[in-house]
Amino acid sequence: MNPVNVLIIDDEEDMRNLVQMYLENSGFHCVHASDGAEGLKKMQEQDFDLVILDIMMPFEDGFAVCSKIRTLSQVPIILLSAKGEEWDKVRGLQLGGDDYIVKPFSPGELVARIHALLRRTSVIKNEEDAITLGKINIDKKGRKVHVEGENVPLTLKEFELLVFLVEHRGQALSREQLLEFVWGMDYHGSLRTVDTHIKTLRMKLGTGDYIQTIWGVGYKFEVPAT
Amino acid sequence: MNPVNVLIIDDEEDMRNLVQMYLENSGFHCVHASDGAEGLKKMQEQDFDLVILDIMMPFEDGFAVCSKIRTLSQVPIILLSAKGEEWDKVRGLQLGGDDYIVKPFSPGELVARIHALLRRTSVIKNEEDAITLGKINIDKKGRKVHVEGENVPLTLKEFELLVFLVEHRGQALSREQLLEFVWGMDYHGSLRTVDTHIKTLRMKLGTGDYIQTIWGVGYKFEVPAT
DNA sequence: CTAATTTGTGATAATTCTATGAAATTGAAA
DNA sequence: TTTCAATTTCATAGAATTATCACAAATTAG
Repeated sequence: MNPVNVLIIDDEEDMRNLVQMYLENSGFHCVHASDGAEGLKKMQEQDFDLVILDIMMPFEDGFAVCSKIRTLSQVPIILLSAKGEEWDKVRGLQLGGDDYIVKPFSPGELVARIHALLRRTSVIKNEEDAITLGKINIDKKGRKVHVEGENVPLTLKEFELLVFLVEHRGQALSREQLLEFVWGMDYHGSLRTVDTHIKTLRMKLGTGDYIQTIWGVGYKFEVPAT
Repeated sequence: MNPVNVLIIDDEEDMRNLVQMYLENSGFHCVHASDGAEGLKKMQEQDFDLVILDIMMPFEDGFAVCSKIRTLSQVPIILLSAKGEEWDKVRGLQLGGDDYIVKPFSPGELVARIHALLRRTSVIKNEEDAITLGKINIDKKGRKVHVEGENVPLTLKEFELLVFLVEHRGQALSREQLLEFVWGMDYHGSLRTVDTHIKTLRMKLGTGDYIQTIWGVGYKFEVPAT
């Protein structure tokens, strides 16, 4: 899963940081620009999946920047403005803005709009919240796992390990890989730790042989042939 | 899950059949109309979850039909057009269309847009005034909560926290998320604050175990299985 | 078959996280 | 300003989770 790159163009540093904080919490990667010229320069250096553009800026306003961006790229643009007038909205959309948010906005609204826009422009890969594999059902948002309809409580690490295995099902994963991705790259504990958690996972998932040992390599999740 | 009913209004029979084929493959149920008048008639006979409306039609164009539908209902509308001009897009959206697809479109795009739109509008529909979950009844407009018919006075933060949890029921929410969305994006207080309010909420909601602790993650609202 | 290597297991120590009550602070109403 | 409820912070006990170790079991190679 590659990150979604967002370019934030706003003259106010506080607003840039605020937006960045929200987006990064939602898994986006952000780059700043304090005016249109800088923004356009960054766009030539790097590809972005989304631009968030303030309308009210000194020197060159957002409408002008929006038009210029459109001559370069079809990247989705979200316009920010303190003005709520319909006139501005229409003008922004006519100039190629894809959506329009009026300040002050809630973090939820911003993120929801971004997701909707990316979905519309089909940048984002539709990540599933729930998945069923054999007798196992995993609800990622709800952090619940059911086996044959029965709720099976998993601890934090067990759940994360299972999700990682499932998201890479069919692949043999080394203990080092599992430690790196599930525990974190800064973790340098014993490889035995993985074994222990695999053990309890196997136990909790019941008979089904979902997690296979690849001798000398590591582990692999696979739905056994019926 | 009851089927999603879609009304397709298009003068070209081929296009109606094509769209129908796409949608029925994705589990939607379709009804046809060949012009605006017929479409409006069908809407009076039956409730639809979505309308797909062609803009280019003889007699009465899609914009006119869109406006008329809006006088009847807030049903989500997707506009279809062969014209890609921005002007149309803006006009359609102003007239109450919820999304806009330019022909020719791929089946995948159509279905993805429909799903996105239904998701978006169900969020809006979600802003109901009152909701009952288990023994709990929440009156958002009146800012009142009843448990087993008994009025339970909640303070401001308690109420907002409960509403947010309820609107995201089934999802594990981190303390950071709760602080951001309930307390506001500029709030940077202690995470323990959340714990405290969860505690009083649990106490006031009585036995029922609605708010679960997701160890290492945060909290989750869920109506316990009976 | 035997030795070498890798993996599984259970117990326990160490760590991390949460619940809780009380104190401190804030804020709104009187 | 005073008062009082609401909100936030803080400290800590206790609960839950996790890491590690030692050894048993299993697998592979020679």
